[in-house]
Amino acid sequence: MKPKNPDSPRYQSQKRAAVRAAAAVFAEKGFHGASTTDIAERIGIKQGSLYYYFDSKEEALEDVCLYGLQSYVENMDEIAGSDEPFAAQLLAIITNHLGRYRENNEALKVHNDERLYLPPARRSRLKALGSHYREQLEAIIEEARAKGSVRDAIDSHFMAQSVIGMCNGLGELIIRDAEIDAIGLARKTTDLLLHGAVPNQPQGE
Amino acid sequence: MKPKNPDSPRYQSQKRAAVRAAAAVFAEKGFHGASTTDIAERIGIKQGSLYYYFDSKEEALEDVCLYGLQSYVENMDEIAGSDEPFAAQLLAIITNHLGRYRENNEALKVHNDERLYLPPARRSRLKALGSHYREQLEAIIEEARAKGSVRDAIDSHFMAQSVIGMCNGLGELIIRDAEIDAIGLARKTTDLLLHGAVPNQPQGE
DNA sequence: CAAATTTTCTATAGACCTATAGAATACAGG
DNA sequence: CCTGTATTCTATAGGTCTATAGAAAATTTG
Repeated sequence: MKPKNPDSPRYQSQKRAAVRAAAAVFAEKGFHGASTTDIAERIGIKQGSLYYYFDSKEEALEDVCLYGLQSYVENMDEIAGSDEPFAAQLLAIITNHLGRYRENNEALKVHNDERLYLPPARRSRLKALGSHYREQLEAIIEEARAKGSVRDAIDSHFMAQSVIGMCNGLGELIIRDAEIDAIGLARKTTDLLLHGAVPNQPQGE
Repeated sequence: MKPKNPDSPRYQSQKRAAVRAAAAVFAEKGFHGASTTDIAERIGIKQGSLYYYFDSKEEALEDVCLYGLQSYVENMDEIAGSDEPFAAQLLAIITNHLGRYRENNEALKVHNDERLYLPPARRSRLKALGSHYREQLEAIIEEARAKGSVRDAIDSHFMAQSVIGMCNGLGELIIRDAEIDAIGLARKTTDLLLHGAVPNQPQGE
């Protein structure tokens, strides 16, 4: 039986547990490699009971992806709204991105790796959130360029993609190795992006 | 029946076709989402006949990953052996990486996204190739640092990871949008990594 | 062209998986 | 404590998938 009014505190808490379990299992085995039995067992219920919380396996994937993306995008909004200088904003963005991998790692990884298996209808909200994120980042870079904090030669669309790709690549690292200092990594990444690898010859544009 | 002596030209050519078909299907649907029927149909044979070329679906995945990685690593060796200055080497590496996405895109994507579904025994050769690649890149950066072409503050291990992650992120872009100029993108990426986003104030380390 | 060999086909066993229905249990409010 | 509701369980239908075996077709070789 499906719940009619899913507002009880018990429902809420089990649903959260189910989403997190799905995140862990999808992250480990991939969407198609994971079974609903795997997810159910992880929260101590039987496979069939899971359908009390999800209409389908696909809905579970959608929930996991949204869960992985949401707080992450919210933080971006806050950073974009602030009046910090460009360097500080970029550091905050990268710290947020990498830090999110440390805490919320499974769900974010699932979003990155598995969201394309969702049918377009289920992907639209995710797409909107993701585009919003990228556009905010682009706008920040563009604004910095207008102010002269970023070189004119930099294409903000391309740089936004690079930053996101770089963070996701490093995120894999963070997930694999629990010892890594995500904050320190964020600092180094920002430094590299801002000042480049090469020592300061008067050569930049 | 399995082939005893798979050396006939026909076998070789069908095997290549099978590996490429598997690459395309795995890239589109993921390893677990793809079926052996999908792969077989793509080269115009029946599902069961595929087992003339692979012992198992997992072996097909291993072959695809190796195919995706090989030429790419070979090129790195050539670059690492050359005497070009650091900037030229980095450009060559990134051009190779992004260009490979343009040509060989499915197999390389499959390696990046699906290799973790292989059992450790099947992953070892891939691991060796991948580590070799990263170590070559690290060595190039380290050497440049010793010569003063790269700032002392740069950690070569971290920078190598960043470069690889950035390229893979941009690779997704290249696969999705056939219009993108991979060479131009490589140039921009190299420029960003070398000189950073910020105009040249005397501030770098 | 006949025999031997390689490649593909048909058919299927056996496993697993999603989603549903209805029964059973746990829990909450009166 | 009793009644109604919320949650979980059991059982299963119906589908798909991998891998194998042996027959059939295609190809090569003598």
